[in-house]
Amino acid sequence: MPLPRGTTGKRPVTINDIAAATGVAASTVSRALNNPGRVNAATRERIEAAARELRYVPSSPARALSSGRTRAIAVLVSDVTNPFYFGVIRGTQEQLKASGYAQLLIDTEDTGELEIEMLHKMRRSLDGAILAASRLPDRDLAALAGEIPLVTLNRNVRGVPSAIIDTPAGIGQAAEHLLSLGHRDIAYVSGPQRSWPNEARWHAMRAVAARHRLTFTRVGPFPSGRGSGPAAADAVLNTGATACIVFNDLLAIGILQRLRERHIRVPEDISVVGCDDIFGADFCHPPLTTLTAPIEQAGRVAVSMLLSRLDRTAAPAPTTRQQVMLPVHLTVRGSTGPVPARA
Amino acid sequence: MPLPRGTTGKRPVTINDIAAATGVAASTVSRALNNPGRVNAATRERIEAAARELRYVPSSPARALSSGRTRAIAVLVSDVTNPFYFGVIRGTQEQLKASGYAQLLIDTEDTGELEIEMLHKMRRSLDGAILAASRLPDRDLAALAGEIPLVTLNRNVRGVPSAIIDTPAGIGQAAEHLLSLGHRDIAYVSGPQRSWPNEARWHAMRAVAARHRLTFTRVGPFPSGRGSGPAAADAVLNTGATACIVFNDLLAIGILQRLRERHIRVPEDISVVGCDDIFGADFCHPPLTTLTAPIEQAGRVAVSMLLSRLDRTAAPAPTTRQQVMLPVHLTVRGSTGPVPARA
DNA sequence: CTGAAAGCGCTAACAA
DNA sequence: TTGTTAGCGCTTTCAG
Repeated sequence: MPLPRGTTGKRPVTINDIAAATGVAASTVSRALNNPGRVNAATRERIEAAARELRYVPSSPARALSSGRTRAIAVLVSDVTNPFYFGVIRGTQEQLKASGYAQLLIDTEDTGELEIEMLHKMRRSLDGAILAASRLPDRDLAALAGEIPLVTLNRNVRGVPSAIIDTPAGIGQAAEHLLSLGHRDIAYVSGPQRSWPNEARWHAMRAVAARHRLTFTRVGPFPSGRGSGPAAADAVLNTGATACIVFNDLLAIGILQRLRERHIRVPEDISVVGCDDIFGADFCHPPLTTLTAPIEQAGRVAVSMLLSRLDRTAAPAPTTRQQVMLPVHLTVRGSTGPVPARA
Repeated sequence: MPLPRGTTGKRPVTINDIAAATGVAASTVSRALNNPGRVNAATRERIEAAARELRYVPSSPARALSSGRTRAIAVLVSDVTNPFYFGVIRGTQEQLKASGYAQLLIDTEDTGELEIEMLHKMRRSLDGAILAASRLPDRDLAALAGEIPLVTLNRNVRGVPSAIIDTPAGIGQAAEHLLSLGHRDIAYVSGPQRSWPNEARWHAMRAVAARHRLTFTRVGPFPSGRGSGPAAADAVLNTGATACIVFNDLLAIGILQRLRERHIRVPEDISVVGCDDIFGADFCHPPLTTLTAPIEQAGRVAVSMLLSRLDRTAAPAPTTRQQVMLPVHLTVRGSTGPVPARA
């Protein structure tokens, strides 16, 4: 026999208790509570009353075991301390709670293996997962999507629905902004090599450059994080660029710090543009010009896409879009200014 | 009969499959996988081999149902977007993963009701919970602790184990620092009214004041968040204080921004000290002098305390301490300086 | 509309 | 050391 009950010794209330109390069968209780329509209104009310009275709370493991659905979904982030994910987490959290799902937070620590392993192991106890910034190769990701319903964030893989923040389009705006300030030598500070958004952003930069018959340079890759700031800043200065667009704000803030140390003035000597508009971008020094991304919304959208897939019990309805693009906009603050006069 | 299986149609592997494959009973498989000691080495190896071969993954709902333990613990924070919790979450996440537990993140949105309700509902599907910054009255909290194993963070309630960051002790250091710079009129900027740490911090301030035969003033309460910065800053200025110690960094950063708008120089005109040393405290302008709290460590410690309580199957061993105090230290940055010369 | 009954996958006595 | 046997609490046929 299983464990003796918790410290208080009170055996938890089950549907059987309710059944006994109301004189119906347990199955009727189950129905009354789940498919209120398919039960006599009078008995249903008696059952509901008893449930309230006894402070009944359904056991999710039991439910999960017999129904196969756990009402839990995992949110995988590569680094919980990266402020970008705060927004994501808040968005998913909000939307999941509203739909009665539990959120399992998983930090993959930037390693693809952990990601696969975790998901594989938890596959049974999850209804689905949201991958925010996966480091997985496309084929692994596609394979995983066969095992468990998946939605990716900022990652575009064939066959896997995704919510994408359209930062690449924003890169265009950012570059035009810099060009309008007279900058011609613009560098892109690259984030982690295998990051999908990173490639997309650089690609967008090149497109702008081509359109203007210019050549933008690229430095990096750098791990995303303030710690890479010094190396990145030095690399940018070395190119002679008068402005740079940085993979993300975290790295940009690190760069700002380093430039300060080296007594390079921003924006007088060099302009800096970040991406994402994370917590801190508005109060660093100088406040960062950046691409404001609808991060929370992205989290919410990802959840909606996932849940709609789950609810659609059988119909492979082509109704839901496989990709949702979220627009960004440029927020100009203090880190960008006119190109310095030629030396 | 339950749902037909997932899209792939493959029925998941169970211990029965392993039992069949190896010619032993299911219970033996269970034992081999859980209490490796209590099974013949040879058969155990055959079983393990088969499990690997078949890519067996245990079903946590089933486990939970029969054993009563879910290996999931909830972490409740009052606001996922508050950077203070990033650290906490990272700490708990790390320690939980290491122990094979899943972390359920719950945002209580600062409302005590949601807190109770959530915990009460999930009680069955959790092995325990960590309450970071609970808004619950002591008695509710104590009652809840009877329903489910609890550990609080920064909250001291009789009978409930807790990890406490000793910011109050740090307040002493901060105040001495300001006094040594010549400040005599120091204000405390109060955080949310019903916050336990807030009261503790103000209490510590008063103790210092008494020791020096001074009177410190208090302004507020203000909701913790940068949004309260303007009101708080104005209130401080209104007191004529030359320095202030602020409930937390978030609020302090908001104050810094407002002072800047009003062209009050920091630290020339007024000194500001924060608490916690969150993300951003080092790169805001000016960088914030603050009490550096071991936030991640607090998360880890809270988890250890909880898990050690859970493991101790029956023994009410008085070994584990009911309270762990974590020391903080003062980090002096650019927001504090000598008292301005008298006007 | 309701009851009886079979199981979901696993653990934990109890025997053997 | 291993097998047998009950369930854990719930959902879901299948009869009535």
